Amino acid sequence: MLNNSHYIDKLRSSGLRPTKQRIKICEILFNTDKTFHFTINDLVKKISKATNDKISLATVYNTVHAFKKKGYLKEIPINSDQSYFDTNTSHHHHFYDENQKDLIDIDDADVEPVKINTRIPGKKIKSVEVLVKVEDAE
Amino acid sequence: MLNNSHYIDKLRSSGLRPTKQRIKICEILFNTDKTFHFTINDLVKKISKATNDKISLATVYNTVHAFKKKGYLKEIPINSDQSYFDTNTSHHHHFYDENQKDLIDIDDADVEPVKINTRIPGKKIKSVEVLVKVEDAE
DNA sequence: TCAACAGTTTAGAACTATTATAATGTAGAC
DNA sequence: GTCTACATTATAATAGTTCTAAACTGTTGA
Ligand SMILES: [Mn+2]
Ligand SMILES: [Mn+2]
Ligand SMILES: [Zn+2]
Ligand SMILES: [Zn+2]
Repeated sequence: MLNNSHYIDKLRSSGLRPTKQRIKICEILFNTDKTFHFTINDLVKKISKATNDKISLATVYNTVHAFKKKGYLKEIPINSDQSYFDTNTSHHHHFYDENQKDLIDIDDADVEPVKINTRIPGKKIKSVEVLVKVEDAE
Repeated sequence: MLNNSHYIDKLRSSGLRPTKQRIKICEILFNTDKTFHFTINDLVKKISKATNDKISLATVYNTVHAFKKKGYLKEIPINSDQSYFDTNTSHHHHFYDENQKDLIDIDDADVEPVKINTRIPGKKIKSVEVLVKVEDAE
């Protein structure tokens, strides 16, 4: 309960009540200078390491979905058995290491603008995302 | 059983026994000039329209996985709650229509080469795939 | 030709990520 | 403090997928 007033304001101004569960999850997700990728399961583990008060699985799901809806998290389409989430909500791209099964950010500035010479009538582009699959060089 | 000898050869030369279930699934997946995207559920429906002999769900899964392993199908990471497969195994990209929840191919020739100005030491690039999310233009 | 065997199919059970339910708890407004 | 809408929770339900183990079948080679 130190500099949590920031999260409390953030939550309240989003129309989300600043409950102790949501504040704790904010601390875990956003109290770091580095962004990261996680599954719900990863997050559950981080929570149980960080606190003695249990947060129910349903609340973890609810909170992640609420944060995604508010734009504080992005969902990454990588794997169909489990959802991956990203605390980096800026427009960026990814390496996917197929050996380590690990996602690594590529800054948008490190990808030259992607030119697509075809359109779909009546549709507008919402985002352009590049996924670079990599593997161990032998 | 007309020009199925092609599939029989293909299967046999891949080390897969040409069973009637596999041949039927080949007909549905590859007996078309157009490639397409499908879920397991889509395929199960196509099968029950195409034949009176049931193919068990386990066989549909087994077959799709076998074909993917042999490179006859690609799996597309559109993080839905189910896996999408693609009969187009060439290197290409996708539009994803968020309103229709529909995948549309982008020919590799319609995407200018993607330049990525960063690398991961010790890793080599396996593929570069672009996903363009689109929505209804208002 | 046909027995033997490995590969394949199958129904159903098991598994796992996720969502729904509905009762209890709590934040914020008045 | 009271009220109410929002939130949390344990648990059940759901749905896609994988596993199991028994029955079946394509292929081999004696
Ligand atoms: Mn290209
Ligand atoms: Mn699932
Ligand atoms: Zn990222
Ligand atoms: Zn495709």
